[in-house]
Amino acid sequence: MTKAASTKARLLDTAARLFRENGYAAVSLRGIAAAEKMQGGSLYYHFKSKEEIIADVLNIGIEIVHKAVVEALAALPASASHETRIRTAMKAHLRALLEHSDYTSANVRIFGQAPKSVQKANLKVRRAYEDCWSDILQAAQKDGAIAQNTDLATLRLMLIGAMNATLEWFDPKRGSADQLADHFANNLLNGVLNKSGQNKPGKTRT
Amino acid sequence: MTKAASTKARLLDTAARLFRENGYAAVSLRGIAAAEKMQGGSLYYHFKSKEEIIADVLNIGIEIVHKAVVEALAALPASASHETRIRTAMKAHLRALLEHSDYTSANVRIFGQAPKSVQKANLKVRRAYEDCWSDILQAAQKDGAIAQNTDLATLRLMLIGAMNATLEWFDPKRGSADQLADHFANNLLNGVLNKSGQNKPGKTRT
DNA sequence: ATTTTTTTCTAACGTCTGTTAGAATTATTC
DNA sequence: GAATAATTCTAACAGACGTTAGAAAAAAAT
Repeated sequence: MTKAASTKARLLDTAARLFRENGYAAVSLRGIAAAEKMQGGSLYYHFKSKEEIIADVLNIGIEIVHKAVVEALAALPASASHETRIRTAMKAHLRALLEHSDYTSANVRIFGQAPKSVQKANLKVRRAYEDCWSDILQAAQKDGAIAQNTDLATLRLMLIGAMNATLEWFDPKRGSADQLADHFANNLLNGVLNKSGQNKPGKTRT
Repeated sequence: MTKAASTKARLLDTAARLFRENGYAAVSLRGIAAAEKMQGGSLYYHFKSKEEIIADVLNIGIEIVHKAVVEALAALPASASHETRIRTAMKAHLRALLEHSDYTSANVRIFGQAPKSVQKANLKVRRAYEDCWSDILQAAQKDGAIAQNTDLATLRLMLIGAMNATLEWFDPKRGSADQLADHFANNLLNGVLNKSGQNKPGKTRT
């Protein structure tokens, strides 16, 4: 690895971390540079613009989580049930988001704040990842594991939305990403209504 | 209503709308003022600072959705099931977020980007709304409508997180907030797994 | 219609941002 | 070790921001 490549990677890592920690507006070029003991103008040797840095962070963020999900699924036996596949994908997503990848976290945190042109440039990799999920859910519905009348686009958005929202409140001291994925999967896959335990208000079930 | 009160309300409405549409960083005092055919410095007659404007928008945003949920529940008959109460609350939340309140939308969109001191000032009303949901879910679990082993804090965060994430992609041309609430409620309350339809991958259910 | 009060405008300030071009320094090559 | 290339520093720019104080205009009161 050349010095330039090494420096560029360091700068991107730092940018991802700062964006994750502080959000979009609070991270300046001077801030990223300072965290690496450099001056703001130096970043222009490595990147064309601030937008290029942001675009890179956003793209890498999706690629990392996509790869994590694909690899987790590939490691499953061919006989794995659709439920297992969904659970596995959820675990992989939440691990990437909450435990392993500043880039993925940064993407979730700042995508909606990035300039429109940068958002647009991120759409291709986003769509690929969305398709990955759609494939998982469609296969399950095709085989009857998910009811035919369930709208899969809505389900996917609900699922990803709920998982990404965890970034705002997840606390590793209160449990791991895996445990959280289990809770979420149980709630969403099995439903939270206790069909046999349904009582009228005011009645305590013994 | 005095002129000052009227102008202040107009400015807040405009601020909420601009924050909702454009996010935090892209909305300046000069921008809010210009939308009302005024100059940026004039806003200091009505507000102490930009932070005060943001704080007001955030607080009103939560108060509106909280009120909507409470009123929708109050309009239910006392005999309404827990499922109905949860569904009703979800509908009210999504209506406020997606159809009625720029303030609520703005809160969801910019809360995470606001200065820490402003976020902190919003916590009281946020906690009150969270407690409202916790009450709904706790009552359901107490009566057995929700299984005892379901972690209600996680469920609440999952539910609110999923609903708030809809702000990024909801399109009224593809269905109403009520329809979306139905989809979400069905998915979460009943679960998406087809228990009797579970098959191995590769098998088509007839 | 005049006076008083309210409301808005305006010029300016200090600070911060992304960016540029060339100088200075560091690293690499011979 | 000298020459060359790579990398970073630096001063500066233009622009944007939130904010302030006092002037000007508008509205309200008499």
